[in-house]
Amino acid sequence: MNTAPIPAPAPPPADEPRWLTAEEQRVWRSYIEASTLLEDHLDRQLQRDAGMPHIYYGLLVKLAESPRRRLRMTELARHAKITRSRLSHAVARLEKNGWVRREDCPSDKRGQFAILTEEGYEVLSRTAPGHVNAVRQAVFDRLTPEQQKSLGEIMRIVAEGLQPSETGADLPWLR
Amino acid sequence: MNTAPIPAPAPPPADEPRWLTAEEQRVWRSYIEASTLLEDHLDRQLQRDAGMPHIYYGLLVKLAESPRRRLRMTELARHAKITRSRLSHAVARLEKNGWVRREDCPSDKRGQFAILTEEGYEVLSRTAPGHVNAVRQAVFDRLTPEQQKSLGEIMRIVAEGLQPSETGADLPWLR
DNA sequence: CTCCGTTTGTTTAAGATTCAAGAAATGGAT
DNA sequence: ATCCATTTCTTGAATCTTAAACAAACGGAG
Repeated sequence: MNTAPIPAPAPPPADEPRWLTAEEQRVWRSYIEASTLLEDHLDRQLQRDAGMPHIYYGLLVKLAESPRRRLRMTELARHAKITRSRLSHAVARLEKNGWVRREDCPSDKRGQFAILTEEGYEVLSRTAPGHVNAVRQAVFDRLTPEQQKSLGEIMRIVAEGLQPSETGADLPWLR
Repeated sequence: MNTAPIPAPAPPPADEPRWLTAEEQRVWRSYIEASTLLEDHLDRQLQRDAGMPHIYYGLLVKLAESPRRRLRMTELARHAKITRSRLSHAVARLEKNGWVRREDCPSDKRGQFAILTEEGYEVLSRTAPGHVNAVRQAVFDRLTPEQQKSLGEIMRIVAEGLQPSETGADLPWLR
């Protein structure tokens, strides 16, 4: 491919940074503004109604969805897309609240399970409707079905590209 | 409207929370994952290459784009979608780095200008190409033109809905 | 002019996140 | 069996963010 004798339509980028076009800049600004506002909005909503930031709430949700309401620390971190360090601190806090407890992993002495407590489950049940409502109001109620679908595809692609988990391809073995 | 004798297709929601459908959940999860990973990725990139987190970088950009490279604190906060408190702390730090300085507003003794210094401008020039590159690589290079356009529209809508600046409509005056 | 609700910006303390470092266990390879 | 690179998870310090409280200046109503 690309062997046809078509003259390059633009000079080779050389060292010039490829700046964003005006339109790309607008898109990017919109993304930054929306994600900043949204994160902020949901953090505030959950801090007020559930006494925890959005990401902590997400951790409880992951646990609630898991078999036996438990997950190894590393797994939970992977699901939630955060570092283990951050998770350690977060779970320490959630433990202090009585919403999560830890348990040793029998098969691997290094391992720890984070387990959603009954209390944690109740906080979740009590606050989930309000949170869903906030998400709906901020996002889904404002978008057409096509836009929702599009958003899903786009974000899936972006997330995919940033996963540390290169699934086999282009592993830099031997360089 | 809605006076036609069509039987309601679904029972009135009563108090039942309107949960997200399975598809909506997938979209929402993708959004959360992508935005978490992206924010993290850019924070790391800029911390490494420019010695500041993404949002601080954004503040310098806003200043650079402004007439006389300055902005009142409140204006800057509004542009960047952050609280004045957060901005106060951020500018204090940027000032310590020599990238921003403050100046009193002559016409309003309460006011302060945040001003991009020459040094700040240089940091920006030096690090902008790498940052643009990171954004491109993570987002624009992976999306079709249609998806880029769609992303812009969607985020514009979401941001719009979260702006504190309700432009006139439905102000709850007298209640 | 004075009063008083609002706006502007900062400060403090508490909480959250990052980064680097490190302890403990694992699982091969020798 | 022993070595050792890797994985798992935690810790402490520095940094960043939030929430609430505050002082100072503003500006319109009376």
